[in-house]
Amino acid sequence: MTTDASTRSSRDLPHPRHAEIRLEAVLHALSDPIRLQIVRELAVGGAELSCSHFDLPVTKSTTTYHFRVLREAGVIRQIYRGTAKMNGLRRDDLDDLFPGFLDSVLAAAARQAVRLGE
Amino acid sequence: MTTDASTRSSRDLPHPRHAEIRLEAVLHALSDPIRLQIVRELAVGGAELSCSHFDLPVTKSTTTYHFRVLREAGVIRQIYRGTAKMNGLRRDDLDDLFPGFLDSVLAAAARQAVRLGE
DNA sequence: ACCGTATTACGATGCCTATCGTACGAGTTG
DNA sequence: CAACTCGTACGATAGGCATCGTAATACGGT
Repeated sequence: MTTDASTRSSRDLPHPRHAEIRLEAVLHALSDPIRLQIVRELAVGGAELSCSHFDLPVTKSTTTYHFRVLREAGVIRQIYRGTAKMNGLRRDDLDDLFPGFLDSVLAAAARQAVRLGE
Repeated sequence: MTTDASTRSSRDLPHPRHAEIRLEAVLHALSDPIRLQIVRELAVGGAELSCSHFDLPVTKSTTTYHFRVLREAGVIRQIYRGTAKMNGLRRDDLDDLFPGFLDSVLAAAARQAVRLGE
């Protein structure tokens, strides 16, 4: 039989559930400079931002890849809203699983940015 | 009976200086399950432990490799003491550079270990 | 001086990752 | 519908990483 295309639209994105988020995967996701920068920007104001809002030194393909790594690690949540795809931090899940972790990473990144000359 | 501490032999191990420690490198170092476990054991009691004290599911060669990654990221300090090489967390440096970060990682790892059934 | 223990260094290997280009799909707007 | 925008999927690739085995090094005790 043909595959049922109606059950799984190409537009819904698989996220790990709360209990499936692994610390090692989160650490790995944050260890890339570009991804860390994305997370830092998402943390400002806690707003949801579209992918195109970010000005990253890589192509669109690579940007998509980095957002996917963050999503599959459980760091961000991605949903389609019309033509744009909005990205938001999964702060609630992360704070529940790893209390204080995200804030300390963000603080450490901010500190280091200052230390290394913005 | 040559326990001369001032001898600068080929056994000197290069450590990054305080100001050279980078958050991304620390995150990457901690993102490997084996290395995270090493750090967790080192954190217990803050003791210095020899490499051979650890019972890891890899060979000696690979163990050496992981310890080197941790040292070069600035997470641990390694010094020779006779025939053994002792390993200790660089807690002072890490706490100064990234306040609260190490503790939150350790707490998150402990929490996850419990959550996943030790 | 030799032997045993602890650890490293080197070379090889296969997997993982970050990167790109191009072609395509889903919406919005003319 | 057609064009345009935003983002995805797929394939390719170069470099990095975790892993191993073996040979070598350093130290302490016999």
